[in-house]
This record gives sequence, C-alpha cells and structure tokens, in this order.
Amino acid sequence: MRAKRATLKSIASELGVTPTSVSNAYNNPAKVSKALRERIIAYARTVNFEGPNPAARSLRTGRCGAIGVLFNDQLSYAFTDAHDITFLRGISSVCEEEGANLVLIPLQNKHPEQRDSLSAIVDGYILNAPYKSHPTIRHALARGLPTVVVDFDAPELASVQTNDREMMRAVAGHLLALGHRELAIITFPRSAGNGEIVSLDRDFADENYVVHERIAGCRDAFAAAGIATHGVLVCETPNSEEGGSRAAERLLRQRPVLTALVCFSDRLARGAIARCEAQGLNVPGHVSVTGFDGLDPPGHQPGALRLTTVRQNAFEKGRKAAEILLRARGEGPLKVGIEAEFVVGDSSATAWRSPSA
Amino acid sequence: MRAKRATLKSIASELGVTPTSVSNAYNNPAKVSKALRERIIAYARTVNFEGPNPAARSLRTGRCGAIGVLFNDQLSYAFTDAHDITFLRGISSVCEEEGANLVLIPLQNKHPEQRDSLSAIVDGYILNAPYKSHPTIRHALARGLPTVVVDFDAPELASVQTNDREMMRAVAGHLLALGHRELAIITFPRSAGNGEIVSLDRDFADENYVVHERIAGCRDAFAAAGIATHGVLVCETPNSEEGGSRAAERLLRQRPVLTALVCFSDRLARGAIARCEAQGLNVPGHVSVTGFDGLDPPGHQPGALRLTTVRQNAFEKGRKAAEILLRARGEGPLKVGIEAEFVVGDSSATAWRSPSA
DNA sequence: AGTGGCATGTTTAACGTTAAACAAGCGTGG
DNA sequence: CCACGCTTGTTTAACGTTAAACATGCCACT
Repeated sequence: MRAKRATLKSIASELGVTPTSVSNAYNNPAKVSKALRERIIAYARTVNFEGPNPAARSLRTGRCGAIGVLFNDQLSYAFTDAHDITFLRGISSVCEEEGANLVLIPLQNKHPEQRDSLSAIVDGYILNAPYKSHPTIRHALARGLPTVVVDFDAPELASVQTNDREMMRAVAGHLLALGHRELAIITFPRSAGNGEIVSLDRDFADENYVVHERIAGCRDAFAAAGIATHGVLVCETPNSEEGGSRAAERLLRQRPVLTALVCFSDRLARGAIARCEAQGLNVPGHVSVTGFDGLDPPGHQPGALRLTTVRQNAFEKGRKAAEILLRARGEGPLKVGIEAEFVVGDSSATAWRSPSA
Repeated sequence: MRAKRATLKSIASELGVTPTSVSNAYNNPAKVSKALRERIIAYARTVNFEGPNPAARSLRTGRCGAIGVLFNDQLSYAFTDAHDITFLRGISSVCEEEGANLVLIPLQNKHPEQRDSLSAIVDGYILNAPYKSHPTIRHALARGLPTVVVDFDAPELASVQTNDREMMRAVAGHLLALGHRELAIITFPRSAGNGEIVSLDRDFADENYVVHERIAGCRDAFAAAGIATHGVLVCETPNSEEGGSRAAERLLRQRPVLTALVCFSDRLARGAIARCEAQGLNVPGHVSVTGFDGLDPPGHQPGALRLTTVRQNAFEKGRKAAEILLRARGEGPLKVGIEAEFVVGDSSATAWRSPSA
C-alpha cells in the first residue's frame, strides 16, 4: 500500500503556510522570500514531493505544455516511413527547444466506442495530411484548440504545405517529355481505400488532400502535353515496398504495354522497381519508375539505382508546423510553404516501346 | 474572442439535469436512459462539446490514458537512430492496441530551471537506457508512477533487458579467436562524456548501464583468453557515423598497430569503416570492425558490406516494455529478457598484422 | 400486501492546483 | 509625519470532472 502522495496542500499545512505560497515557491519564486522558499523545497524533498500535480495544474491554468500529433495511418506504420520519421524529428527538435512534450495520438480504429471523445491532454494539434472524414481527426478539429494542418487545405487553420501539385506536374511532365504515353499511377491510400484500380479522369475531390493535389498535378501535365487522361490507370495500395510491388504487378497484368509507373512515394517506387525486375523488365530500360519524398538514407550505396523523385524537406515541414503551434501568436492563420525539388535520377529514361499500342 | 467552451456543467444546467448524468451519458451509458443519453449527446453536438475535459477527468480519476517515454539523448537524435525508432515502433504498436497516447518527453537540458519539475501528464514511464544521474530521469523515478526501465539495472522496477554483456563477450571473443591482439573500443557517450580516450581497465561502475555491461563483456572475453586489458583503449564519441569516423581516426593515430575496432553500435561501425577506407585500410583485410544492433535496412544492397554485429530485437523490446506498463498487474516487478543474436558478417576477418608490436 | 431488486437520476464532496484581490509590515522620500 | 510603493504572504474562489452514497418509482416475485 503506497503512502498517499504529498500535495501542495499537505505540505502547506505541515509547514503552517498557505498552499498558494507553496505553489509560488515552485512557480513564482519572486513572490516568496528566499528563506521560505528554501524551507518549502527542503521539506518537499523529504516527503518525495516532485512538484505540483501536472493534471491539476493543467486544469487550473488551461495549459499543459504538450502538443499532439495525429497521423492518418497507424502510428506503428509511421515509424517505418522515412518521411514521417523525419517529419517527427523536425517537430521534436522544436519541442526540445521549447521544453514541450510531444504526444503521439493513435487513431481509434480498434475501439470504436472511444471514437466519441479524444482524451489527449494537449495545448494544440499538428495534423499530418489528415483525412477530413476520420472520426478522431474530426474530434481533434472540433475541440477548437490551436491546430496546424500539414499538406491539407483548410482556410481557417494554419497550415504547412508542400507544393505537391506543381511538383507532380514536373514528374509527369518529365515522363511525357521522354516520350512515355502508357503511364500508370501508384498511390498510397486515398481515404478508406480498398485497393481498386480507377481511371485518372475520375473525380478525386473527396480524397486525401495530398493525393488530390498530386493527381491534379498529373492531369496538369497531361493537359499541357495535350494528352487525354482517359484510360490512364490509378492503383491504390498500402504505402510500402510490398504495396508498390503488388500494385505494379496488377497494373502490368492489366496493361502490359505500360512504359512508366508514377509512384506517390519512394517506398512504392522501390517496390515497383523490384517487381519489374522480377518480371524481367529493366528499369529504366523497359519501364521508367518515379518516386516522391527523396529521403533515401544518406549513405548511398554504389550499385544502387538513384530514383527520379521529388525531394521534400520533411524535417523543415515538421519544424515549421511545431514553430507555428508553439511560437506563433498573431492575427489570422499562418500559411507556410515548404520548398521541394524535382530530382532526375537513374530510374527514368526514354520510352522504348512503341508509343501507344 | 472565442466563445467560452461548453462543459458538462453548462450542458447539464441548459438541459435541466445534473452534471453527473451528462458525465454518465459519456462514460457510463448503462446508468442513463437511452432517451436522456440521446438528448444529451444531441444537445452537446449543437454546442460543439467534444466530450469531458481530459485534464479535469485526469485530475478526478487519477488516470489519463497516456504513457511517457524518456530517452537519454535528445529526442531529435532518437529519430535518427534505427534502434530507437524501431523501439518506439514497438511501443506504439501496443499503444494502438490499448488506445493509449504516447508522450515523448525531451530531457530538460536547455531550461535548467524547468528541471525541478516534470510536467508530463502520464500514467507511467518507460525509461530507455537511462542515466541514473540525469535530473529529468531522477524526477521521473521519484514521481513514483509505474515505471519500466529498459537496459538498466534497478531491482525495484520492472525491466526489459538485452543480455548486452554476454553478447559483447561473443563479439570480442570472436575477434580474439581470429588472432586480434590490438583491439580498441568505440562507445557512444557513457554519461555526460566529453570524448576522452581511456583504458579498458578503468572503472566504469558509474556509467550508462549499457556501456557498463558491454565493457564487462569485453573484459570477460579478454579474461577468458588470458589477455590483459591494460592498454586497450576505449574511445567515447557521439553515436553517429560522424562520431565513429572521428573516433577511428583518433584511435588509429594514437595506436597505428590496431587491427580491430569494436563498436558499440552499427552506426559507429559504419563511420569507422568509412574512416578506415579513407585512410587506405581495407575492412576486413587490414582492420576488422564490429557493430551492435543489427538493424540495417532490409533492402540489402548487393555491393554493401554486411557487418559482423549483434542483432537485437528492438521492436520486441519496445513491445514488451509497453505491455508490462499497460497490461501487467501483479506482484513484484517483472523482469523480461530479450533475445539477441551474434551475427558474423563480412567486416571481420583474421588479423593480418603481426600480433602485438 | 410486503419485500426485494432494478433502472434512473440526484446530491455531495472532493481531485490539486493557481489567479486575483486583499492585508500587513517596512522603508523612503518629500 | 504621512503617503506611497515594495515585499511577503493570505484569503477566496474556481478550473471541470466523477465516485459514492442516496432517493425515487416501478415491476416482479413470494
């Protein structure tokens, strides 16, 4: 039976002072004489008092010194993704400077009954590429705390955004300029997607904002080249090497004439490349494959294929989001753009198959 | 001017019921008639009430549904380390299953005045390879919350431990068996270390527990081989490729006859190898280098050197720690061991230089 | 008819803290 | 000598919630 913990009140009564003075000894040293303060701290030490109860303080002050981060996907997935990890690193670097705690909030998919309330004790949220429709995210938004959304469109909220559309236009334009006409797109999940294959001229309005923007960028490129998007396939798959591989396999089966695969992440691209090579298709000889993120580990191996991709600064994205949340005060939601860079690597080349069937 | 937020109380008075009933509508649906519950929820929705205030609930119930994780190092550093990331992934996988939030707590190094109180609102702690002496960690321990320590020795606390000592003995034994007599050790920081070079027969009792155990394992191997540890150098350096490289450079300058470098992490080993090669020393031809962790990315590149290392299951380590904290109830602190495996790769080989000077 | 039990709701009293307003004492300057 | 301000501390009330005990009505069972 653990002894009851000491509180400001118990210490105060023990010492014959008021709880306020004990509180001040911790929070407002200037409001208390040095002698009293030292007496309080000394006594507190003897009863293993480790400072004011954080929950009570938070209730009283309305602040708790922590920010919450929400991902679309499972948390344990985020920790496998170079982009998400780097993004978190950016956030955490600011948290360290500010002494703020960082709360990772898993989406409630397993316990639907818990979806009705979001129990995180935080001063604000960073929402990474949220699906508007997910209940947990809806709750986060509805709570009305300061919120920064990342790669998302929300006029009333502060946001940090990469120019996905323009970048993807560059990628698709690059492939079209190389003569590719039989392209397909491999995307990570657009919403609660189940891996269907659809056409590029479908309506993507309700989708994940990142997917929406990148799809739009692809269309821009096709439009600029005067090529119809009808019949261009878009395959949705989990964002992993495995997912990329399976998607490539399905697309190549459905449309063997493909000469280029536009992947919405490097992981998907790596998987797609592996699949192509397993089928005896050389990359970029037979099929060009592009990625997105540009976060391959620094120690580049000599023999490895350098991806044609878009390098985005996920660290800076995280930093900016956290800086806005923890430091910005002022009028109107901030909108910050993060520079990205189109990088031509060795995974794309001139189309070799006869253009179109 | 944001309108004041609705509370259980305000909703109750609005609806002519008691706050308890509103609370029950959220927490104990069985204690409230279906009709009333629906009336409450419906009204709550119209006033943008997103469930009971988490801080108040936490104060009242004494629980908050979150666990805190503390690292030795900067948080933003942990996000660059494959071991730490995988460890976090293990923790987060359990948090997801349990619907618990995960609070990453930066060590307070920048704001010394904040060191006196730890403001995290959590139900328990996971301490990853803690330095006993760091103030933040001392506070975490002193708060008396349920705590699981990882790779640390604390009889009164639950723990999850890799058998560092035995594994390191295997590594050093392997090198000694290959004929190496001029070994040096490269370790990540032992405490508040500043990068000195010391002898292996120094006293490491007060150091980081992991370092302490691994050093002991090295000594075991030397003892078993009947070789003196006097004069065997131990170099401390930040745990990064850069750190490994610098340490290797310093050690080779101080003792050019070295034929083997025992590194306490794969990152250090990678850096050391790069440095050796930059100096024209072939690995493992001229110098053998060993690592620790075995977490190299799965997509192994053809030309790359496979490290001789110890593969430890960081994911499982994280999972077990979180499971103990969130699920274990019972008598006495649990002690869980995590299996590791000594892996002979291509970075170690027979010593070629004449044994000893 | 009386008793027990269940369903539904209320009353009461904290949980531990801190903001704001107030009081007492003491030195200082005009 | 008095008004003023500073230092040090106290009083009061509230932050928003929920556990525990209590009240009430209704039905069922004996």
